[in-house]
Amino acid sequence: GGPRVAAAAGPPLNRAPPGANVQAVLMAAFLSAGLGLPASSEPYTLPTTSSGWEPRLDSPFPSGPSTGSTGTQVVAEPSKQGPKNPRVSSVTVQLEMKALWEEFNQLGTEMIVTKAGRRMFPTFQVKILGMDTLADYALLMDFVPLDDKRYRYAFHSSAWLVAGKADPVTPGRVHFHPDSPAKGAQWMRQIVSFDKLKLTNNLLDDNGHIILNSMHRYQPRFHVVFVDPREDSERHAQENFKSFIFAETQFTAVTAYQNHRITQLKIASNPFAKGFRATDSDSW
Amino acid sequence: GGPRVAAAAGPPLNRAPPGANVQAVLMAAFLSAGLGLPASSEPYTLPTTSSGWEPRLDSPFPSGPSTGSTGTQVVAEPSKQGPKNPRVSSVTVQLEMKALWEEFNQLGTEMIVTKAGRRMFPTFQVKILGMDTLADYALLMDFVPLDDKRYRYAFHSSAWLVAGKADPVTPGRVHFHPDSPAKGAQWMRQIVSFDKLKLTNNLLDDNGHIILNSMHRYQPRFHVVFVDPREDSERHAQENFKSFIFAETQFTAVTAYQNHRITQLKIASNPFAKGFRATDSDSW
DNA sequence: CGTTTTGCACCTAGGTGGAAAGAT
DNA sequence: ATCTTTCCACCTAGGTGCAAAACG
Repeated sequence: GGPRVAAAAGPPLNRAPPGANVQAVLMAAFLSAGLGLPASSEPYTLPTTSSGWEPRLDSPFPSGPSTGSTGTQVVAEPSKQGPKNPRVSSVTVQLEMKALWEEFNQLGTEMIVTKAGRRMFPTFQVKILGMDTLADYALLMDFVPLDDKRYRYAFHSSAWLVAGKADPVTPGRVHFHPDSPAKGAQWMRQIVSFDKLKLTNNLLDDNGHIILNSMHRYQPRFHVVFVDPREDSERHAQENFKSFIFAETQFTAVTAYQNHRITQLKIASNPFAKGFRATDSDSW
Repeated sequence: GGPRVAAAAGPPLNRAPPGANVQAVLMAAFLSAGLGLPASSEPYTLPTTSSGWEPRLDSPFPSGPSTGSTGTQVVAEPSKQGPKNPRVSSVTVQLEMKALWEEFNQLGTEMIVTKAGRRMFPTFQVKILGMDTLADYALLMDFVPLDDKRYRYAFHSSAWLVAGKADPVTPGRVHFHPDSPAKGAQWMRQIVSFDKLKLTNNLLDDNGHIILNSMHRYQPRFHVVFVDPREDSERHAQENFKSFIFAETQFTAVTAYQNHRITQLKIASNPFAKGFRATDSDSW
């Protein structure tokens, strides 16, 4: 493969970006922040204290609760986040293609993982507001297990069933947006797209992709990090980032699609799958 | 078209990069540096004081001298550059694909310009040495007229002829490498490629491309700028950049290829033109 | 007449799900 | 039986020179 960079303080990053050394510092900060990265974490559960939440009756999964709360932007585990630098506390994020995400989530989103790495569809894209236009920020994503279960799909009943306890946790990785670090003004100028992010099931992946277990459920997380210019920035690491979780982006990692309705929705909505669209009327 | 950014102090840049505001400052510095940008300049002539220079006898152009000195890296107009910050004075640059550039230059390189913008081939690529690994640099290119003449190509004699005085100078633009600004370590890690740079003949271009007059000769220039973190960095603008000129990269801008041997060499060496290669033996 | 524009066939480069083969 | 891998036809996206038409 091509040239890559490995951060001194953590696992290999997704690529060699302009501010590689900045990322090493941020990586170290994240690893020590106890935010719940896969490497050191228990499964993530959406906070039950957020207002407006209701259990979904039509959840395709046995344990209904964690599928709920679509459409509400949630700050990850607020109780654990502590005081924040105003440079990040004022930041707001809107999920793009929200309607499409919800359509997938209603069916039970599946994301393909391959040895070489596969992009997500829909692509995780956000609009950002409230940054300090002149300050530097890094944007990144990671993925936390939604539970410690392994699933299988029952084709006859078109439903997901618990198949046992989760496989060993995969190496914890994060994906920095390739433009990181950049000024707040730049991030807010247009939609930020994570279309370079790829998912793999290869535990030995050497391309900096996100490693996931197939047949397991995950919650994508989005992190905004203020790049603190101060000398002792590591000490303020906890104050300098803010995390966002969109429940409607959760998915099951698969090596091949299980639910045919998911396949059809991918074909209908992903331009790269246009070759599989029927020439005339189709059913679903 | 898509979203773009315009620097406050100058013409539109090639794109909206992470450090757009940094670029505005650099742009202002360049415009005031009197380096010989098209907007305010007389034609560029290679310094005749450089050692090892000899006039080329086989120059395809009427005025032989400026075509010479292939293969020698030249610092632009050393007498005008003044004292330099050690962060840039120690920087060295090697032209990639030098043999290919020389092959083209021997025939008289032509570069297509179109309304929508056309990439250069060969692509301008360099290997960089001697940067401060921890300092921030911006890399950019611009193009200066090699003379104030307009040319035409005589097909019967396969030679370029002077067709008159140059057309009015085109709007002066520079192309920042999209990764700018980045650390020295990052720039030196691998070959730096300007494959996003596009040439146009559209005086009203709104895409930040480099605007050139067709049937005129140009010399590409490469600039390394140290991004000075000091408050009064504008005052040190002159000390903080270093320029490089490779004589073998000079070319004539055209809307259609004139010299058939140039066409054949492009087809033979550019992967995107593979469709025009003969299936068996070819002549030249 | 010399030069420029436009549409196009033909490439590179890489993102899709399908189908068959392989693995456990 | 279930899950994974591999190869592939078919797309998107965009970089080529060519040829005919248009321009001035």
